[in-house]
Amino acid sequence: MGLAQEDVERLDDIVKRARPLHRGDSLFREGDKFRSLYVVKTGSVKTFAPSQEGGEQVLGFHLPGEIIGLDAIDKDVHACSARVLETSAICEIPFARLEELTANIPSLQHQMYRLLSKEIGQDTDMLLLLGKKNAEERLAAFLLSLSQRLHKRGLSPSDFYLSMSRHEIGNYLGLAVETVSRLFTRFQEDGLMQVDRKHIQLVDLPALEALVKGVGQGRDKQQQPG
Amino acid sequence: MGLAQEDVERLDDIVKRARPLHRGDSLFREGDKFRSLYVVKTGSVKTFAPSQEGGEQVLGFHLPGEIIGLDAIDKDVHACSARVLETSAICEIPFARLEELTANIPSLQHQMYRLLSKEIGQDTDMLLLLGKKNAEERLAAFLLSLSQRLHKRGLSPSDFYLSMSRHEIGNYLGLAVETVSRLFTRFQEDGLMQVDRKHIQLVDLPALEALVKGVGQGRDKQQQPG
DNA sequence: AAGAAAACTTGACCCAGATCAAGCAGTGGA
DNA sequence: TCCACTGCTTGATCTGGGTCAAGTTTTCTT
Repeated sequence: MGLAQEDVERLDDIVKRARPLHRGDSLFREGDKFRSLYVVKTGSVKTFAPSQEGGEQVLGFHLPGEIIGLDAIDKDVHACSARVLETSAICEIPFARLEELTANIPSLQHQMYRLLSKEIGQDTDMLLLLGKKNAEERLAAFLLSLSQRLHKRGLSPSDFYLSMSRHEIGNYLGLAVETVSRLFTRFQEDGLMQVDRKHIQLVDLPALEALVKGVGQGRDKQQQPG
Repeated sequence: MGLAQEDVERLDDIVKRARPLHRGDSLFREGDKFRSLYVVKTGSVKTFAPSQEGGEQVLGFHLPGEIIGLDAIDKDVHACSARVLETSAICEIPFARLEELTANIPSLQHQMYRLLSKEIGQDTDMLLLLGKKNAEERLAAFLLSLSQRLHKRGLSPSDFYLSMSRHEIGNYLGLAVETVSRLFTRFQEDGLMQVDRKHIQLVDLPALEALVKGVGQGRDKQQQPG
């Protein structure tokens, strides 16, 4: 990503290599002091925050190549918890050391800014999803997001396992479990995908994309004043 | 914010001083090349992105002291537009020059990381809002957010003008205009606030806080597996 | 100052999706 | 192998808030 070989090595030096973690293991919990960022090498992780009265809000699912913990830099405390969804390899990057490094390597500093900025952009996409899309569009967007992120890592974009439960998907998308379940059934009936337990095959990617774009139209045609 | 006097001056040097902008003026539009961050000195700004078919999603309202444009660092292009809601003074900070500066001033680099991280945290809060809260809770949260942010700047936390329309509020919160209007009426009837056109007085802040916390309870009592 | 347009409010009705309920199917422990 | 538990599916019903409609007030234009 635009770093000199020597710089890559320096970065590599501070990364704590991954030991394997298992389903249910925590990377950190809400309230923990912030020390490190985490990068998923293999497997998957969910982040979540408590909502009112014992419930939780799933904030994200993190796949290989993705980074966790950026939101904690500000307060120096984790505001959410991170839990491993399946056997996973996770690298730990002590933030203090990373910060020293970026101060000395401008291109690495730039990458850090981009990384943080990208995270903001992704959250923005999610706001749009939750603010304007119906159940069908949300689930289609979710599936395509997984598809694209896996593909980016050289994995199949149309054939994969869901490491998270229907409940967690619903929670993440602001939908009831039942709605998620019904939509899986419907998407399958409509020939968009094949579902076998947690094994997913996206049969008609273009149709899913059309769904997300709101070919089954959304609300809000607001124009703004001069 | 933890910078030496000399460093503050250096930062000050690169900031382009604010000329006054008026309602409807654009800071930047979706698709514009990213050059600068913007800081609201006085007034207010909304950011918004197009959603499907001509509609828009309001992404945020930006009050004095707040920064705009952080999401564009990644792609080097603005993914949303920013429009001034009322006569406002806005400072422009050329990002390239800021980046040079942060490379030489570690404490400033740290502040930048914090700033970006904070933005992520705020988006997270918004996800929670849209994913888990009902109309009443959303509007209460919105009002309290304005209240707190104004208070932080030394303005009244309980008496202020809304520079955005009901429509924009609804759009931002994922609600119909009619719902926003009805809730303003109801909140007033319930003695939580006084509404006179765009002039708002929050009469019972504790009650509003109770509302947000979901004393009128929310869903989702999910527990996770081991 | 008059007319037009935009913003807001209020009421009536409707529906997507939540909730409630029941049964089924994997999964894991002993 | 059996039992218990958790996760998933499907059906029936309910409801918060969206949509439609109509009227009112405020704010721009000229």
